[in-house]
Amino acid sequence: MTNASDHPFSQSTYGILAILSEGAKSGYEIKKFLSGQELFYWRESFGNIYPILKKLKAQGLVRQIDADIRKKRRIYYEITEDGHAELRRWLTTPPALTRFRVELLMKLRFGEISGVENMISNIEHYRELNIAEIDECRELIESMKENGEGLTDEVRAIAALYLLRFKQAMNDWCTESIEILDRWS
Amino acid sequence: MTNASDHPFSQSTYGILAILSEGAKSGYEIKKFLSGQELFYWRESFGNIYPILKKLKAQGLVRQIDADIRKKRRIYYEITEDGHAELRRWLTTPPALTRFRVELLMKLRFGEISGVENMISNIEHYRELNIAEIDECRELIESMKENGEGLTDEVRAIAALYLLRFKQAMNDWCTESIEILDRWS
DNA sequence: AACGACATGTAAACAGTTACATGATTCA
DNA sequence: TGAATCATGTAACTGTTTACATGTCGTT
Repeated sequence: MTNASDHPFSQSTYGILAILSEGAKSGYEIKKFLSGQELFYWRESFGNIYPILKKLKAQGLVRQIDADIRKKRRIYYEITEDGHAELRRWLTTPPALTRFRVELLMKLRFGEISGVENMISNIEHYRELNIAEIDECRELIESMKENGEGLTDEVRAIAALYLLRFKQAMNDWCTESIEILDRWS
Repeated sequence: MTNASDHPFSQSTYGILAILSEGAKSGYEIKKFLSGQELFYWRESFGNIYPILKKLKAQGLVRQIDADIRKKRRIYYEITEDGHAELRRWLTTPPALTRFRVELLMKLRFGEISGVENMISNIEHYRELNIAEIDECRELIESMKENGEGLTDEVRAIAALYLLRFKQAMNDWCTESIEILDRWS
């Protein structure tokens, strides 16, 4: 995936910078934060996080703070003024539409080779995975209602709603397309 | 993006193999086919296609046929029996859910820095791009109605429906979330 | 002391795009 | 003959994951 716009760093880099804008964190903590259910739309591996932190530091967008104020042998990074400015530039650039590859559609498109039954079962499998995630998503929304009333909480709810709307649409599509394909088997 | 399952080749490789299963094609023709509106869910660059064709040939999944039966100095490839078997293995493996990174959600989540107005304008920008694509999508569906009644035509329609449902859901979400955020500005 | 969880880091591999180089064909 | 387009190819780069190496800390 390329940049589309003229930002000098990768999306991952900006994501990590954004996380650090809420307070100093170590690489390990960033990873944990991104592994939680809240940021379901943004994952990173250690193998990506640590080099990015290094790069951010080298660029002066982030500064290493003397650790061990808190426990463990962690290396904490905090965002600098330059980092803030760069982050703001990113935040105020509206994202382009990302066009992603849809493996299922490809398998359907050339699926005649393996029969309509297989096409249907592929969709059914997809729907099952999807339904499981809709349930998770409802739980996520439920768990959020218990939280505060700040703007950040509201935005968390908006993200969960995004997932719900997407999953619901996919589920509807599965139902419709299975119905259509059933007439061919 | 990793494989999730135990297929020995990349998704791109299977995609190209699938295209060749409908008849011999050159690299250039594959690219053209993938650039058309029908396969909106699958793009490849030349720099990926040609090396993959080479690899497929080396693996015996594809065979180079003596060209110039048709015009131009094109190199045509056709799928072999082994290629067919490998393709069938791929087609009958239900795809996993792909979790993609959502730049817009990230920008919203950390958007307080740049203000609610900016958050709303990011969503609005996204919605505008989206609406334009919904129109394209309707045209796609319209243009398909003129075509035949075969299973492949039906699948084409199903793919277009996928895009439409997705775009509609995203549009609904945009409306909802702008409404919510308007109360904060 | 030894074990498991915590924490950082890196090398290698993978997937893919961009930009360029090269040559063939067509047509004015 | 020159320009445009057709067609193949590759080198360099970007971004990312996987698998591994290393060391630390807390606990038994």
